[in-house]
Amino acid sequence: MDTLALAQVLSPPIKRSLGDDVAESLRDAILSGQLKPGEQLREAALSEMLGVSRGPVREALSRLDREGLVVISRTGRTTVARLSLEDLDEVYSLRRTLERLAIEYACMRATPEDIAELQAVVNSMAAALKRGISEKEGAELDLRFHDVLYQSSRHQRLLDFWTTLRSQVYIIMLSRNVASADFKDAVVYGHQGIVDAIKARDKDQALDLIEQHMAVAYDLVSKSYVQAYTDPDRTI
Amino acid sequence: MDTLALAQVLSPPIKRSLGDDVAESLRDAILSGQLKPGEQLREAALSEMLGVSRGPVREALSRLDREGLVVISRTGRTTVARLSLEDLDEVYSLRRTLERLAIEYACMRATPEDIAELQAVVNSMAAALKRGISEKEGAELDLRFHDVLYQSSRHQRLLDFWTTLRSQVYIIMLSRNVASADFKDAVVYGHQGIVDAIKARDKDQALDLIEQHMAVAYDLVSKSYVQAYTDPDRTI
DNA sequence: AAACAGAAAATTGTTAACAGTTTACAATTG
DNA sequence: CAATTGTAAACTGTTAACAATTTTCTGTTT
Repeated sequence: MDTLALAQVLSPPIKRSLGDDVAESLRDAILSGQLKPGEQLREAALSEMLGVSRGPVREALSRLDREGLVVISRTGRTTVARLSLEDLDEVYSLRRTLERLAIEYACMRATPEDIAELQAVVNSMAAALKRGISEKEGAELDLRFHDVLYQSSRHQRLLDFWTTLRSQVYIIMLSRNVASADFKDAVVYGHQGIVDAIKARDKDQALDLIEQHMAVAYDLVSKSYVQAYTDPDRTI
Repeated sequence: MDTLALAQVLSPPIKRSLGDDVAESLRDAILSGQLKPGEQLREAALSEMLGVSRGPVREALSRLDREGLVVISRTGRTTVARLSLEDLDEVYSLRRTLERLAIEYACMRATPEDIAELQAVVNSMAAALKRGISEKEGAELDLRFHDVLYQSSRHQRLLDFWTTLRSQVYIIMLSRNVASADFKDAVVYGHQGIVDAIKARDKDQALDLIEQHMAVAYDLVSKSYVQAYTDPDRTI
């Protein structure tokens, strides 16, 4: 194997900074509820706890701020974000808008491999549903489908925007208290339709379906959104 | 004057960190062409030049990276961003999508004060055009209109997204070489129509108009986009 | 010459200390 | 006892030095 062919197979190992690690740790802690909405995050305490200096912690907090998982006040105090109903509306309206664009581009650009991967995600969710599945697993498989959709759009900036919105969508998914089996079935059904439309390169159809999909999701979420992220005493 | 009344008049001074200042300086330097596409930005050199330590410089570079004005490579090297035609497509497709959402929300939420401000921006651009106006002034007035539009939408996350896209739109506007008087007139005409539609709370009409406005802008830009930001030797 | 290896220089990543600001608390006053 | 002021503690902002990595240079080999 010559060096050119090697280069195509061996991509350079992705360099991770301590800031990346810290951001991941904190993100997990927030999404799993170990860090509760409203809780204050102190740089010194975090850096000690994680065994790094304040620099990387600062960088991580700044990133989480961008992702909407924490709020940095004007005086520099950082707290875990609390999502109000108004925030929920913002997140979902933006999401709807981004998904439409993703669909448009995916219809034009998705490769057969992309479509196969989309189908694989739908299949694994269908299989998971049959054997029974936790709230968390459901949310993650749902998000996974949309991740692949954005990937398929081959639109770097769109993917970046989705990445900044993604965690908040995840929080909202987890905090809805009525993700019924019916709803999960509807998700699989919805996803399958979208895959079919993309495969057929039928943009209008795909747009209709994603619009429906988003409407259903928002409807459910806004009705059932427990104020877990607004009530400071609630422990989820 | 009691303290309550005072509080309404005296807002706390916005705290600016050195990172804010550095980001602003660098942004200006990039947008004005003093820092050219592809040029490498070294933390030590910048910190010395600006009289601050590397910390704030780092923070600023990270912010500009988010805004798409610089690119931070996997090995940490930072260069001034170069916008390809593909990037131009990404920026404008995303912009079109965000503007549609802004219009939707502005139609619902714009206050009479918002509408008056939109009208004021249109008027000042019309006036400026009559007396003659530079490329730069034209772009800035154009952007100003859209800034106010996003403000009027009362949608914080949407405004944040626009903020991260804004600088790239500005670069693209400046690098088109045929911003004819005709086009500038078309901009004023387009903006006026949008203001009227928002005033009438006519969402469908406003959406049609913004769609046209974006199509015209993209069409012009993509045709005339000089490769200033892709050709390293070009000095704009 | 082109390719390579190793050393030196340049550059970013990280840390720890210092400076400035904000918050919490206790003492004081009306 | 509520409101206010002064003070100490806590915390973030910034800096400068050190560590690790990447790039550049130079000499060597084929």
